[in-house]
Amino acid sequence: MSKSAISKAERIKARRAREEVNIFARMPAAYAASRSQAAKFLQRAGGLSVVEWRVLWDLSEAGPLSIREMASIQRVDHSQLSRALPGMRRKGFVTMERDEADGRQMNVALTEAGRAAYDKTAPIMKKRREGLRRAFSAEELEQFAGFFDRLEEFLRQPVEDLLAEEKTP
Amino acid sequence: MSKSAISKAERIKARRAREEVNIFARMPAAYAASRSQAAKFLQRAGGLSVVEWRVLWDLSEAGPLSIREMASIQRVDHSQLSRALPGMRRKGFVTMERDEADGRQMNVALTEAGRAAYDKTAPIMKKRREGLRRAFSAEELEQFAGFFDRLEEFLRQPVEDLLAEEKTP
DNA sequence: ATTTTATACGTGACAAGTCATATTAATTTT
DNA sequence: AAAATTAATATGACTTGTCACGTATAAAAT
Repeated sequence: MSKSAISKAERIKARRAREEVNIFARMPAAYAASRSQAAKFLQRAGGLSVVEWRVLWDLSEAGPLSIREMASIQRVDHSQLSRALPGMRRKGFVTMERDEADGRQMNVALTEAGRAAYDKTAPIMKKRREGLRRAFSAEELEQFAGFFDRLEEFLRQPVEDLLAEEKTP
Repeated sequence: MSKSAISKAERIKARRAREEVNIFARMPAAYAASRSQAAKFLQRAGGLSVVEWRVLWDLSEAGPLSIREMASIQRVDHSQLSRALPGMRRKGFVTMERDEADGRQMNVALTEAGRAAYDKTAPIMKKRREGLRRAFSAEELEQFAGFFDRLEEFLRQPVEDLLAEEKTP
């Protein structure tokens, strides 16, 4: 009954196959799945949000930090932290104080409750990373990270430059 | 004047270095950069949103599709398309009709205006993919995609299973 | 034939990310 | 010292993504 020589199912399959090797198309899905898995682990571990977990982890590993410093470590926009931190202070996880030497900066530090939340969550999240290391060898993870480095470098190139470049000969 | 043996700058550097090889931590940043670059290309090309572009591309390559089929190709939740499509219909890019054979499905098809928007945007987005192919060889892209396959497989594992597994011996 | 179950879509509520802009404080120029 | 620039944070507006749940239709089981 199909009007076209190629069936709809085949067209979909072909389209899906092409998208499979399109890195740009793969990233949103992989990222979404990762975030979703992280949320599930965090739910198990006590109910922190992803942003909260990252903050506690950074503060716990690197000591008191300013918002900018955390944003740089996490490679996210500072606004995300600006928004999340007041809630974390309300929950008693962190203290925020204006820096004495530089009145623009906020010093964000872990409280005892914050440390406790970290200690409760960390072993579960460690299991997650261990799981990943069963799925990928150390060399592969390094290679994967290297791909991300190069991808980010490409993504940072100004759009004009990319549009101007000649087609590869 | 520092109270600790290790300076704050060094602590931050160490923390950053650890996060650099943490795939989970790299993904949000890489994805955000990719989305941002895509948005810039699309801005140049006429102002489509990322979701709109993906819809036009799919319809143009695979013909009329249901919402579910598009969601499957794009690996996104159907709700995203459910929400975006009425706007695209309003703009005249697509038509949406309930399927005659199966009253649950919507048939989404490209209009002439939709085809025109696609034709205008596609060459610019092609340049983007060409740029990526200058940054990565075909083999590398394949390997990169393969890593995504395995990562997604890992991310799909039930959380219970991962928490139950023994530490690698 | 009826009842149960599965599927497709729509929608509300939310998380996580962006960018642009305002505000205040620090630093550099003049 | 005053003016201009730069930097850190806060906040509004927006996009992309989720999940959960309701509704209607279709398919399967009894």
